Amino acid sequence: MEIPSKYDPKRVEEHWYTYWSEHDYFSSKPDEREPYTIVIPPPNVTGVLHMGHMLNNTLQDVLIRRARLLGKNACWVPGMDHASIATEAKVVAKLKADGIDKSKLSRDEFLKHAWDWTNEYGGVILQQLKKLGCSCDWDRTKFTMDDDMSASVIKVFVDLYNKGLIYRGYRMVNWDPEAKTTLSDEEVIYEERQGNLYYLSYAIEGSDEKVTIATTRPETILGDTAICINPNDERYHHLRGKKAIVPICDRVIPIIEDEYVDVEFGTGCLKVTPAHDENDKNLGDKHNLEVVDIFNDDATLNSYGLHYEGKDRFVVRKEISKELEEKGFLVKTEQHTNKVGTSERTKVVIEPRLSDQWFLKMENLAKPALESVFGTNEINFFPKKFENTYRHWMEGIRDWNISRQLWWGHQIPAYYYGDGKEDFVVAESPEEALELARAIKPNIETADLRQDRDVLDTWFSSWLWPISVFGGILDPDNEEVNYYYPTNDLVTAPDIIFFWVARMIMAGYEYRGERPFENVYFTGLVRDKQRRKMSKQLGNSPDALKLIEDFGADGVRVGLLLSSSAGNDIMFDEALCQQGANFANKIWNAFRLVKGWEVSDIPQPEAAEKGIAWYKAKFYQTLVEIEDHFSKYRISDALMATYKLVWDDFCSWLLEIVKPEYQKPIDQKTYDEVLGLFEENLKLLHPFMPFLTEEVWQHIAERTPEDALIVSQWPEAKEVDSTLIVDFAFASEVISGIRTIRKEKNIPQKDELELFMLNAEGVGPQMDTIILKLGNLSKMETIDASLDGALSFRVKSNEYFIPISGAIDVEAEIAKITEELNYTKGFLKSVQKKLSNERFVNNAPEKVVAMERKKAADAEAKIETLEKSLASLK
RNA sequence: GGGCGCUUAGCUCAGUUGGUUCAGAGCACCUCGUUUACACCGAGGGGGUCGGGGGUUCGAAUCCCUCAGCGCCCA
Repeated sequence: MEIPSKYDPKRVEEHWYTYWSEHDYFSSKPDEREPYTIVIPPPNVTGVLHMGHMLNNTLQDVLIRRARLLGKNACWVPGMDHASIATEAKVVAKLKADGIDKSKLSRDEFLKHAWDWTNEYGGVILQQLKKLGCSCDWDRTKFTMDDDMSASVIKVFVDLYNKGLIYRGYRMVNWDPEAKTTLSDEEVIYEERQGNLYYLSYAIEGSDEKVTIATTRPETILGDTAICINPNDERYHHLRGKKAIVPICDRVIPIIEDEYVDVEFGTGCLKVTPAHDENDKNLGDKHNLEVVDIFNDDATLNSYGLHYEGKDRFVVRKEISKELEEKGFLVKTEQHTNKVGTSERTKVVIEPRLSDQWFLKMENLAKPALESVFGTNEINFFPKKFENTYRHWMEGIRDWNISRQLWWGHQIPAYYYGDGKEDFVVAESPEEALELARAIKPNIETADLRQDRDVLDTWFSSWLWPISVFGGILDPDNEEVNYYYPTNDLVTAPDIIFFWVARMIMAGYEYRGERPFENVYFTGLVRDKQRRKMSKQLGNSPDALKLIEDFGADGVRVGLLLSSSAGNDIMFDEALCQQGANFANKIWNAFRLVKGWEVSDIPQPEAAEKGIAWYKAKFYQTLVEIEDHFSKYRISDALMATYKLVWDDFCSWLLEIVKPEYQKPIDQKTYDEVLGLFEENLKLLHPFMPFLTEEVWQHIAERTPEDALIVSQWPEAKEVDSTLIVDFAFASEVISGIRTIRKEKNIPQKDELELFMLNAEGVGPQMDTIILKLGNLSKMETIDASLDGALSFRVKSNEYFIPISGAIDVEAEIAKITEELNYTKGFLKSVQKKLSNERFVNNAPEKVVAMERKKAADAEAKIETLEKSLASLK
């Protein structure tokens, strides 16, 4: 069979993915083996595969495939998140495009549309992950809105409520006027915006006096209920106890005093709008101020906005500043930069707003979660620096606003039996709610109960993810959760450390009394070459599927991993994928070479035997390095070590050593051993490049399904004969020396050379056959004195001579040797200086001093060699 | 404003307890090569006073101080 010289990923990837799926290699059931579990960070149901997903899921697949090869019961649970805001926004937009207005629909009608949408468009991303090679247990695919997942969420809500941890509060929340819902603090992104600082003049009641305040939001003056001055600010003492008149609406408001006011900012005089600013709200509470909310829920002005009613806040800002100017209230405006909160989802400016919301008390939940990372070290973060971020947030944790004014999500299981704010019961079902309500109001009927309209924050379901995917909330003692929980590794991005990671840890301790995972690996953000974050707006994010198309899934996986040390952002460059694809091709061709050999019953050449012995040592030495990298989650280093092992050591050295002469056969023993080593290489490569390796593996031999690479065994560490490695390293320097001379003198590789050696190092002949072969030498001899009329090079204090026909350029040789001599002398001098320093000799550890002495001796020996050579040339 | 972190070759980054593995890797670059696996290749090569300054030490990329620049998180 003719094997093509180019590896073609398209031809093999789908084939092997189907093969793996059909043979159930991805599926996991509890058994006697040690479990290794990862739960996927569930992508949004609306999601489409982007670079971040590719990186994140490649890492998880590497870990899970390695665990599988290590003989563990590897279980990777996939799933999706219902993503209330994002999905609802998409559905609303889709309906709008179809000419349907959400506000005209009933809740049930809307939800039907949302489910239709989910069923039709949702979950594309899971199909895309298959293209990347992700070996998830697809039978376990979960969705946060599945019946059992929803039941888990409701059960937890009721439980936390009954524990007194959930309460209703009238609080200042972050209001997204576009999505018409609240956001948690974590969903608000602060951005610097250029704006104006408006200086407005307020009249003082019953006098001609005026007071000037500065504000960035002139439209909110209609909600002003006080002016505040600092009691220590003598400039305003004359205003004490007086009242001011708000321009335009002519409301009379008190002038209060509080040290909160920053004397330096603006005029040192603050307008207080308790309904629209958190700090003002605090002031208002302290001074019992009236609260005047001037906005509708879409941030247009309500009736308090007077003639601005119905207009948007930003329109009003422009218009009212004009009106204020015309009426003489505007003293001046200044340019001013301030931080404005925006919605993570809709990008609109957040409006601080007072409203009734549900909150979860966090203080006690946070304690064990903090302890697990800083006290007991039950949970480790990689890289460690994120532990600080985590601690900061956990120590200053605020109660979690868990209600959202949306329809798509888990509806809050609170049922109102009366009109009062507190006239509700909390229960898992309407039936239970009725029972509870009847204990208060005996005659009430189901129809009288009204469920809270809000849904829960999306994260209120995903914080249970590692437990709920195994049914551990509804049935806490089931076999699955007992077996798979706690999970092993979590791979996620640092931007959801608070949203998700911290909360999962809290839920883990609250509901299992145990950590949800042992290690958290934080990936970096994928950026472009110019360090810009990849985003749709910039259009700088490559099409993930196109990349797979162009470079193959293996190539893309390698490309992404090569540049992704843990926690560092990745400067993505397609060239990396090209490198990955090149590597795949290299392996493919190495396989073609080996497979193309004709085997014959001939004795094994010594070079091959030595080469194989050396490669085995190198392999197992590298294996230790690779294990070490994995243990520290240095995945890109593990890959690089594997890359160099395969490309440099296996392909460039070993295969060249064992390669038979042109059109000559290879001996059986070498052939078998090389193929065996090839297979060991494939195992190390498999987690990174699953498709290519399985393809080659299956080409090497006929395999039964049980013998597929994906379920083979990871190599076990073995004792390494390190002298082989040292000897080979020396030999490879000799070979390099020969190659350099060939290059300098333009001697083709096919011309044989002779090599003579002054063996000052006393190097043994172990690797001589390898030197003979790779140097293409006709002979190699040890001599006692320098050889005249030959080119020379040195390795340590050994000197090598190659006689060549034709004249030697003596001057050039002298110059070369003199340069080496000068360098070595300088080196010796610096070492001697160190050694003659008494304080060094007395203070440094003996080992270090001994090393320096050895350096000096080596240098002296080399100088002697060089001087002799020089003398013989002159 | 508070906290954390970063600055090493053209680029992306390693460099664990200060001491022959300490100035490294990959890519890129340069030179040569139509050698019988692979030009998606091979062989060879150049390139950094480890951000600046100061200090501790026999010895500093590594520890301390300081300045500059950059990034992230929080308010």
